[in-house]
Amino acid sequence: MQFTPQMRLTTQRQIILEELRKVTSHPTANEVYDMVRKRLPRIGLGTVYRNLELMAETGAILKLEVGGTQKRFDATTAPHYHIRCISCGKVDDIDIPVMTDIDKTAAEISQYQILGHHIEFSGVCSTCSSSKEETLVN
Amino acid sequence: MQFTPQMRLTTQRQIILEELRKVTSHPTANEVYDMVRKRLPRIGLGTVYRNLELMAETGAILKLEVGGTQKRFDATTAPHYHIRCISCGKVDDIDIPVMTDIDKTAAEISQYQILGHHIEFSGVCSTCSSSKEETLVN
DNA sequence: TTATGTGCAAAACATTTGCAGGAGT
DNA sequence: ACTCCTGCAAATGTTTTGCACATAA
Repeated sequence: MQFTPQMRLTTQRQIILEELRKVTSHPTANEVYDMVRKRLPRIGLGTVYRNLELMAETGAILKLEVGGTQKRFDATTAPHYHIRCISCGKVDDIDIPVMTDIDKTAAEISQYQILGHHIEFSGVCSTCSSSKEETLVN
Repeated sequence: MQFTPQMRLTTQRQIILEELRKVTSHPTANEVYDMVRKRLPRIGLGTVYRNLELMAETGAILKLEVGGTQKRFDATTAPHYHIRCISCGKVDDIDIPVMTDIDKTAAEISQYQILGHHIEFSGVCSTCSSSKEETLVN
């Protein structure tokens, strides 16, 4: 990420970004906190929130406002869509081509100045659907 | 909405649904609470949450898990997409044809059992963009 | 050196829940 | 009557914030 003149390259910031880049699981702030804490045991949860927010603002990472109670974070900033398991809450990427054209369509029919769009599929992941079968059998 | 045998037709339930049907603004639970309270001043916020949740489960209304900190509710249950103003948080319907086919595509390429999808556009509403112009002028 | 960042703890918000009394069927 | 539901208040979970100290530049 590029650090603006007044934005300092701190250890906390580097490690948060490094840890987020290691995973593809779209962790919540708390999950990032747990990951980072293994390397920086004294880091505060507030610092994690502040930095994730800051990086999302500068565009270094993505803040995912998907369903569920917690926001999630993604180091992959190229546009892509997501799928969320309604049973366990897990969020995965889904490899469907991004529709660049629908933003133009939206701009034509709406009063809004369009900035973009996001698609969230919902479903049941394979882990959850197999554990459901077990429950039915038992 | 249809009430199941064990689900009672209470005054609170009726009025919450009536009030939600009066608006197209996708109110938050708190906004519904304020609307309903004008007719039922002693209703509790917990009752509003419980009933909105229940109606969303039975499919009588939609619970919108859009961006922002609060969930929103919609009495229009036919599939449709939304647009959210990143400045004021307002959520409007956007009249773009629902893509029924992409659920099939998603089912083919993913391990998930697909239940559906939702598209959320983000942008700046006309009110917010005109107030921004004023700020620039002043 | 000095503005920016951090750790800690408290506060703020949104939502859920336990329980005693109330109401629909 | 017998459940289910409600109001109230307390609890919970997530995110934000104030402040004194630390640290990058």
